[in-house]
Amino acid sequence: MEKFRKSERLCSRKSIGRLFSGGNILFHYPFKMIWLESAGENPFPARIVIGVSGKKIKRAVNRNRIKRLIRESYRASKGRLYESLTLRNRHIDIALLYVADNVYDYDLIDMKLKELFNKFIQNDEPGKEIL
RNA sequence: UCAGCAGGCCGUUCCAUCGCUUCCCGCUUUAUACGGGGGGGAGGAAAGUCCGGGCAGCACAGGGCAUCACGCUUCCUAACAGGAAGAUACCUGUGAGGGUAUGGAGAGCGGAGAAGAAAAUAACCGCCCCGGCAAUCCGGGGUAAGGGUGAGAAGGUGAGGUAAGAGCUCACCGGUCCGUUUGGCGACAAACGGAGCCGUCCGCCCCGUGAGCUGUAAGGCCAUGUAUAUUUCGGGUUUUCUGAUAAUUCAGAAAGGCAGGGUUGCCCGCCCUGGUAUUCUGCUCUGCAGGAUAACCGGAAGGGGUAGGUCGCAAGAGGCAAUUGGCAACAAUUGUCCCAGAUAAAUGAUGGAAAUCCCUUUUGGGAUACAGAACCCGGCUUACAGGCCUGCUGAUUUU
RNA sequence: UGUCCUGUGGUGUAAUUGGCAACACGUCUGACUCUGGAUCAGAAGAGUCCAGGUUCGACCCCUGGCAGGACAA
Repeated sequence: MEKFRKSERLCSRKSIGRLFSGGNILFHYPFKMIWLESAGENPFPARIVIGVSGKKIKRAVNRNRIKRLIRESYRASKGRLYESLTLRNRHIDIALLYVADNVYDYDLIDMKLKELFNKFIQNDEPGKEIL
């Protein structure tokens, strides 16, 4: 259950380009989430790409650390998101960008990410039929 | 004991649970998909990209000029602007030490703002001589000892000498050059003898050594797709020789011209690639003239698609240990080990111990630097909590 | 990841074989005007991104940092 496989990550250059050019944006500090409905050929309901700006976080050490923290937190808390998506048989691509310009610790990032996903699920449910 | 100098080294460790990446096994399985088991998984600077190589592609007969880099000596090294051991001069620290410079030219040419008389054929003030009857003064000449300017002013001190002075002469001192001897592989050092030869800095200049260009997004293969689409304009189409043949034909070779490219920049020269074909008309028909159209080359106009996989790519100027040679950098021999390989990019999270340091105070609380591989090595430079080892210096105390 | 370039008042630019850091706009003060603009007169504002070195002397030359930017799928 708490695995994080390659097919759960978004690796295609084309898909990422499509995502950034026409994705829906959901903002919850310190994250910016861009998501888009996808074809749905892979076995997992979501594919994710994590980004940290080199403009905001100068040192590569800190950038790597933030990415690892986000990935770890995502791995732990993606269950609820998957549940909500599989219930309605949807597949999405997600880009998760870190927009703060200082480093936070694991507890805060974990909490904020959970809040973000709750927000996403709540926003998604009533608008389901329209989409 | 305190303060410091030089050189070298380390730069957190262990356990549990859950993950990521890569390789192996092939237990399960149609299947190396998913499970399962096992091994490996950031640094001394991985950084800056400042030098030098390896490797790859392209290019390459050669010559001249220019450009750039380096520049005391000997050695080390694959190589270097790196390193080791030394030489000379200057600066700096009480000291252990530290820092900087050093190819050649006694040549020649150019420059040195402002200031100053003058920045190198030196006369502003001063000093001395002569002339203007005399005189504060004016004119001519001599003089580099004194003054002031400047970063720098024609070696320094003393004596002789002189109208006044001056290496003009002499003694001593400093430097330079020449010669000889000794020591050293050498840079150079020391000693002796000789020459009145004597301002500083920079550039041009001369000599030696080195430098082809581009970088793994190099480059190779596979897959997909395809535009060498198409339109238009311009260039372009020779000669000689040899053999065969009925031949104006065919085959081969050479040269020239044309187009493009290369040779780091320029010139000469050279090299590479392409094509050098077909046909019509006229005439004087082994030939000449004119035209047309291809191949090919160049300019302009002119849509889209793919952007994946794999090799390169992890056994190397490799690490570790011992011995030997060397003052050392380093080298040789033997033994032993296999030690990251991602690609929207792995090396992480949580909890608990330990170690070191700090604050408080006996309950504890906090901190652990600088920083993240991207083709690979050798250096340099920069950042860095804390700690260890070796040698040495200064101060104080005790014996 | 690789290859390059730039850094001067608040802003945009000069400074040429190394020799007093200049100009325009802007800012401030005064004059003119009923007031503002325009105009005129005057003033302030930098020590050249930072740290060393060469030199008598450095924006300029050399070395090392820092910051910003460009190009190469």
